[in-house]
Amino acid sequence: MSKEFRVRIAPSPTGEPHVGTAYIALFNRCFAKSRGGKFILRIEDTDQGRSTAQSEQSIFDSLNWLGLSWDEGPDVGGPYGPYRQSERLELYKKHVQQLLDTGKAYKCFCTKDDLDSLRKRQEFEKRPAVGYFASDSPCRNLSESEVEEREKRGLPFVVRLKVPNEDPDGEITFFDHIRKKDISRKYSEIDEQILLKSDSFPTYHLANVVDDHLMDISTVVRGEEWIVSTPKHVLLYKAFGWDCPDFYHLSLLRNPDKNKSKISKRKNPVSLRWFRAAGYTPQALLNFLALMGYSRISEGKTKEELASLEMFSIEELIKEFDPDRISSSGPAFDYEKLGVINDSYMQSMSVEEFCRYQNDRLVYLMEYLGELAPEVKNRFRRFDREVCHVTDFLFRMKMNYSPQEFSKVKIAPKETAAMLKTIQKNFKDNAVSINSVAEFKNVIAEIIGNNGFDNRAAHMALRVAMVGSAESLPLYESMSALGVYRCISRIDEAVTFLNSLS
RNA sequence: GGCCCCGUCGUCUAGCGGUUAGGACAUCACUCUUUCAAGGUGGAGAUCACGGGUUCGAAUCCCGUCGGGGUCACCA
Repeated sequence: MSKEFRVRIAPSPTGEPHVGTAYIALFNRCFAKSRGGKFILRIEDTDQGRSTAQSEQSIFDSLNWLGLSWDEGPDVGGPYGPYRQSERLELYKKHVQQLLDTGKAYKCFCTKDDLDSLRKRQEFEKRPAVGYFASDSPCRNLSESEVEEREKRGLPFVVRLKVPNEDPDGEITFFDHIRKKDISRKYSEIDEQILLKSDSFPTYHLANVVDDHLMDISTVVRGEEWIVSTPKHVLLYKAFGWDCPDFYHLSLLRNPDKNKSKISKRKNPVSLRWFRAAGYTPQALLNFLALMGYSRISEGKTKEELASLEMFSIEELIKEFDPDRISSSGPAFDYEKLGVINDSYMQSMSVEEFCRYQNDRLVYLMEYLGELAPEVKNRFRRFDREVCHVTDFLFRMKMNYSPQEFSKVKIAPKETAAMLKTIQKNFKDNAVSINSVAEFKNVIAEIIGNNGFDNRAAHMALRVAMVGSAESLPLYESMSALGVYRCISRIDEAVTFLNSLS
């Protein structure tokens, strides 16, 4: 039988739809379409605690907004369904049993405490690596009767994959098509991965391998963060006696700061909903994302050709897509260049297209704003400006502070800066719990009380720091819409500005 | 820290043994425009992370060092 070219993306429905998901989806889709293959969407909702239906829906919505549609998936169906892992539990159980029967996996009865003390011991012995290795496993060689006895007592267990341990120097190798080289890892450095959790849900590793095989995935295009666990996956394919797909590990999008860490919401907006509400067009975002990992520039082009080579549609990309041209170094996400590309797409629109686009965008923006939407609407006349002007603070990456606005705090810039610093420290200490309008209100009141700040000055300082203006939407709501991490970095920006006023 | 990956202008990149190291964004200057953008022209900006090799010749191949990132969960 001839092998069909099939790729997939497998996001997990937790939290906001991530720009990284779109990045991976883009390359998967281009790859598939350029080969006349299929692009599949599979929902990896094996984390019972964190997966939500709402998050799943916003993955669908965001990807559809971008035009990154899929040929098979939970919503559109397909011949390899179901496409939601929570609906495939029986399949995983069956396959785990197969591994158990063939001695490739075993039941492990170690408790959380056992694992903790194992790690402590490894740290105490100054072992180079900590983890549940074959040599550390008390459960690996349990006799059949011992296992039976424990099960009878109702002890909870997980199922772990056996890593070959006969040859101390043995290693496993796979070929990475982005880096165009073999990547190897020693067996002795691979821990015995949990396949089935004690809630009898599969882990990512098991579900992913089983599904990729069952869904006939020929090519895996995913993020670089999976490179280290790929040997485990290869081991699993081998344990089942299956062929491995081809692996393409895309390098990760990075924060544009000097360290270039993996792009994260702690430092920058990453939600696709944010980009949409901010007024980036799908074509611009896609074009920009493609540029991050793919270059069409090559030798022998004329000057005219070179000038327009960075502006292209996904259709054009598909037409000439060459996976060998995907770059292997981690690109910094340049919000400024995104803006420039977006401008350029705006200019190429007709007036009619522009109106249609902005109308849709306004509707979406209000939905995105949620409880803030009525406030925005109410201020429309008072501000006598565009609605978007009032919400601009949410979408700008760099503030444009003015001394006049900060003068309305009515205390010296230095004092204002110190006050903001204090507030910021409290935000940092409690970041995870500050996630609602009410929380912002409580925390700010508490800080003001504890430090004896002037109530009015503190609020005005925060308002100007957050929005750049003494006139704004309600403060707590604005801060909540911004999210605590962006509030924190905005205070940094404000403090820098205030200190520059001598 | 162990292991893995990556390393060309500030940023995204071209380059695959011989180039004045090319382009794009940002930046600067000039220009066009009744203004502001856009457009046009030009400039500056990279000892190709560093140190050793191999070679007549290295950004390109090899080794080492350094730097950055990723990963070490009953999360994906």
